[in-house]
Amino acid sequence: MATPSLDTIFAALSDPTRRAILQMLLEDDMAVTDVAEPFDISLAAISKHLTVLTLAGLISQEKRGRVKWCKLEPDALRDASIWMQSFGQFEAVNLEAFEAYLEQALTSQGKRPDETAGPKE
Amino acid sequence: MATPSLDTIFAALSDPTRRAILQMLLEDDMAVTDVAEPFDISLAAISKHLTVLTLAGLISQEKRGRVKWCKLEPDALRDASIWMQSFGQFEAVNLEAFEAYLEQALTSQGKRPDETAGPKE
DNA sequence: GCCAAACTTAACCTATTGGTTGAAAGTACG
DNA sequence: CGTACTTTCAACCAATAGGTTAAGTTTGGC
Repeated sequence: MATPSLDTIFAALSDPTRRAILQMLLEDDMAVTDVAEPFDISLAAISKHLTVLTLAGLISQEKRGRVKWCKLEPDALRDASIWMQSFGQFEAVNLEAFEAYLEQALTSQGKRPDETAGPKE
Repeated sequence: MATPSLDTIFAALSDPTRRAILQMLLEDDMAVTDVAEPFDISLAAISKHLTVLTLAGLISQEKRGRVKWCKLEPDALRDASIWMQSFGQFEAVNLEAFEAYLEQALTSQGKRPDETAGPKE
């Protein structure tokens, strides 16, 4: 498939249901029915959302037997993020935050190295 | 204003005209008419796009005299990026860049980084 | 072979989006 | 003061989005 446009990716991300689905798929691959379970909308609606996510390249779907498995595909997400990082100021802000984190991590390192060694998961 | 939702931010980013406007505002603050100049659509349409960007918190607008100046506001963008970073694989990629920056920033700053202090997981 | 399970498709509905044009509002200036 | 400039508002339009229900299509299993 041609790599999806930023238009498509951002549009896909703009819906809370779809973002929630992506979060769920972080944990594990899921069947369509299982994806739909926590939501209050019809299976057909979920099926549409999954199509949107697939067209955006954010997930892939593979049919095994009568079950269609959905899998997270983080590449598209990375494309979107790269676009964001093309913003100078934003990058600056980001790096500032980094520095702040860094400084704090370094200072407190003398005291409690283990607790401050990295970002929380 | 209440901090705009991810819905609003991503929806704002999903339009190519609006992303182009953001790119332009990276260079400098601009008046509405000047923002509109390179585009092939009506001024009213641009005005609407600017409203969308403002509601998303991606830009701010300040009126001085009869000119309304548009200014990039990268905070909302950062929110969106933070959401993205909650995605495991993607985070890994990003943290690599973090580490690289960190190392370079510290060395050029004259600080003494302890090489083991970087975020790593 | 038949029924149920797992999805998708089709037809439909309403609200929103992105665009238009034309008029209005506020402001600078000769 | 009047006029031109900058921007928004209002009314409108076509297309899309997100949802519905009902019917259709594969596939697995008794």
